[in-house]
Amino acid sequence: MARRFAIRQDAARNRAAILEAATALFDREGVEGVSMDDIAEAAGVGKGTVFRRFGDRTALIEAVLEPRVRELREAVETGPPPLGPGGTVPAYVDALFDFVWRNRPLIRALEHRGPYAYYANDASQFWIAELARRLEGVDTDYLAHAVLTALRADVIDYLISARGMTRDRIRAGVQLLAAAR
Amino acid sequence: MARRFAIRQDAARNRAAILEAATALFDREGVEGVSMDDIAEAAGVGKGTVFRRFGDRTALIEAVLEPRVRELREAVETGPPPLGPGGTVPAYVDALFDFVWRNRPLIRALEHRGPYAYYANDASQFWIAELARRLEGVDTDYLAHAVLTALRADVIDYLISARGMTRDRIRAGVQLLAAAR
DNA sequence: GGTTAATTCGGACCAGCAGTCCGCTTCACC
DNA sequence: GGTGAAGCGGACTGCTGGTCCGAATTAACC
Repeated sequence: MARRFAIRQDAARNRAAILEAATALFDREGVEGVSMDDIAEAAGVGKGTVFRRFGDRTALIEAVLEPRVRELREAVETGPPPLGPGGTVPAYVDALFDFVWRNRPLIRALEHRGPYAYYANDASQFWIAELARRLEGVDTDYLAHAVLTALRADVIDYLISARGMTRDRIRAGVQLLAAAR
Repeated sequence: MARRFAIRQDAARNRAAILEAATALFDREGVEGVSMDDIAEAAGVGKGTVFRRFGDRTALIEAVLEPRVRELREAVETGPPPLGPGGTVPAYVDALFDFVWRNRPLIRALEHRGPYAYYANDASQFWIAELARRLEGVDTDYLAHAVLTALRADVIDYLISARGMTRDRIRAGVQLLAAAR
């Protein structure tokens, strides 16, 4: 009977290979254009392994996004103001906007999965809670949700590509919402 | 060579049967729980007929929703104030909220299809344009989109069922957004 | 009523994909 | 090395939206 505390080397190697392949493929072909088979093949691994390592497609997408989430989250939790603790609302909202902007494809894919995929997400929970904490007004909890909703990647994409709005215009609009009271 | 201007009787009959079956099934089983085969069977019709009559699933869902859309749209376009022309913003926003509230399942299903299904929709275009017309402030066009986004059925469902907010609280929150400037 | 061509019907069929299953292989601890 | 837990891979399943085409129906015209 062997108790194991370390992850097996092959498992770790495969996990990294899958993550790397998925990141590259998502970036190159767009998230929706890449199937789990594609990823398995690109990683030189069986499909079963992909599911064993990550559980399901949603979790894999989240795993690809995770490093970028963590970066922002650390800046917000322990960085210097105006983004860190005690920082201003506009700085925080802008940072969230830029985060969504940079990661639109992955976030959109996430939004598209499961009923409440966009909010249920750990990261989103954190963004919302922190936003509610910083906001002022009548119902900051509702307002925080509304602002995060306005920051949905599909919304931003739509305003840009179908309505011809500029990035800065949307940014300003979101700031306006965050200042509602 | 026979030129035909009238819709064939059987076609019209089948169309009605499909619409009726779909409405009932969506209502009873939830939209996502009903496949096109289910609908065809319930309507006593082949699947090919369903697709011939409606094109695709999205169009069928829209067709089921259409009568309810038209009702509100007529009230807004030609009814008496405060909902009709020249009416107030709060009345209009409340009416939209109630519309979404009553038709959450169908609207959610629509939101879930295609990239911009929620906005691309004829009805939504109208709601947004009309809202932008009635609003006041810096960027009424952006704000109108933001308010409609806050009225997404999945958002409202989430706030209710996962965050325990009440219907009235959300309603008040949306009104707050609409008053931002 | 009969003819005829356009229209419609229906359900077998197809394609694509997330996720499962299980016999076989590999790892790592003793 | 021996051993058994952990991992592997890829064939397989289940489900669904959408297509296809030979057969059946309809209605304009005679």
